[in-house]
Amino acid sequence: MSVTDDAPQNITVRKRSTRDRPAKAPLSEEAIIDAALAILKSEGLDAVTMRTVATSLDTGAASLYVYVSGRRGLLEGMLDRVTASIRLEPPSSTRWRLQLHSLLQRVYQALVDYPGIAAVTLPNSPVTNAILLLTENLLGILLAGEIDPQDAAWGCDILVQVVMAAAREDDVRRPDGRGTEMDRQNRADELYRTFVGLSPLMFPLISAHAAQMAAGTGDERFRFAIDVVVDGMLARASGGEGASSRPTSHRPG
Amino acid sequence: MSVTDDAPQNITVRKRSTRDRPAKAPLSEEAIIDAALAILKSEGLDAVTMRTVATSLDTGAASLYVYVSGRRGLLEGMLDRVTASIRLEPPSSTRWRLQLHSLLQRVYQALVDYPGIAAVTLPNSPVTNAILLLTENLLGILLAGEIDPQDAAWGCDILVQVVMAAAREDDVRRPDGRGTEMDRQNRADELYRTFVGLSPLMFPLISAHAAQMAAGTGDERFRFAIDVVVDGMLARASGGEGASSRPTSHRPG
DNA sequence: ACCTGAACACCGTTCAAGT
DNA sequence: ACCTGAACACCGTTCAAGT
Repeated sequence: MSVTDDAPQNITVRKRSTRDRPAKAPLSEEAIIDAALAILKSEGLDAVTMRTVATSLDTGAASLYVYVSGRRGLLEGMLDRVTASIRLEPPSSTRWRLQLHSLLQRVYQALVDYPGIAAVTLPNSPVTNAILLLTENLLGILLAGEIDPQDAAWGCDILVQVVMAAAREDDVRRPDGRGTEMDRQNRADELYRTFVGLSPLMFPLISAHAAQMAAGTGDERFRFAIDVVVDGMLARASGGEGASSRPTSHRPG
Repeated sequence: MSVTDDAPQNITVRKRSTRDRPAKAPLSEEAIIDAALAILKSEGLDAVTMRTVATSLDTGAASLYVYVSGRRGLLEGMLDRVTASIRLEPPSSTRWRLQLHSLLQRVYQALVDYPGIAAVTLPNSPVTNAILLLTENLLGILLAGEIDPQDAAWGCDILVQVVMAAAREDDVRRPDGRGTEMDRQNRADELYRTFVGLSPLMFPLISAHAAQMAAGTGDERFRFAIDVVVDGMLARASGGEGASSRPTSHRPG
């Protein structure tokens, strides 16, 4: 390598041999994940292949393996990046329920912004920094609500699963990330018709409660799920009659 | 290659024409799903390809397309079959909570018996008969518990999602469907060490509550999630102070 | 020493050419 | 008329051969 080649890129550094192209930014995990997220957003999860990502970076698929461990690792990095983009705010003990809803709403929004990303399941081992920060915030909000620490610890998982399920549900309905209000209404109507049309002999309850089964927007059902989980934990904290016994918290090992 | 090389290895069965073989049962969707489930159980989800399934049925991949709409459709059929195998029992208003736990436990067991099947997400349109029957049973149990009909209707979805999430969690931990108690203990220990080892500055709550975060077996957490959801719905039924308002049930259309 | 073109061992799906 | 071998258009991943 000559001194000239090592010089910073300001002024006109002509690289005659690999000429013309705008200086092709060096590869990095970050650049790869950026490119992959762009493809995910515009073309969907199936379009995110090692080849398409590489091509969009002006290189070959083989070159990606220096920076990511493979397609699996790339998807995990993408999910981590999306998770890291979620705004967190310090828990407030007076507004905690509102904060919980708005935090989970932001998580949901971040996921559906990249249709298909919610289908990525992390192997439990490498808990990423972004997910830990999200969990820390979630745990803080639940504790600010004076929910029992053991319930709060386990509740984080449940709430995350609720959000992931809602996002996945959204993904299968609008695989391209688009979707109108009319689509939603049509779908709800169709679902309702399916339920009322069922044989009352084989499905007495579903057909009798067809309206309730089909009721609500995705958002309403999402909010309901969160409230049910929170109310459930609060009910246990106040030791309601109906509630089953609390699990014993014990140190593993 | 000589003719001898082509002959099967037990004794000398020469494949004269198409006969000799045990009459090759005719293809059907049922037979294809059976074969696919067998491969799923023994080799995992990734091994379920149109080619491997076809080969195990002594035919070519192309022949399967007469009976199933493609790999997607095959997977849906497999999930439906697994769902259909779950034993249902009429709801009892005195034992409803026990029934709920045991029903969901059976759903969970059916799913983890076929590692990977829980990762299959149905496109919402074709609600299968087996899933409708399961939902009918679930709805009946919740109504037997005198849970508000609107809550019960939406609760079915939440509970199904909880089970699916638990089964998926189990799948990523033991991709082959096997797994010992020691594995579980090791994993819990590792998780605990990860949590206590975190910076108390960046993760004050997680590191302070490491024991609770890592506590419990998968089964304990599963039971907890169910109880929380049920307790939440009960709390709303009795109009607890902390509970947020119930959604209004309205007919779509 | 580093990068990558080309190869390998697969996929799901289609369809023309056989029976 | 039906079935299916072979082909098509892809995959993820590896590695020898180039620079």
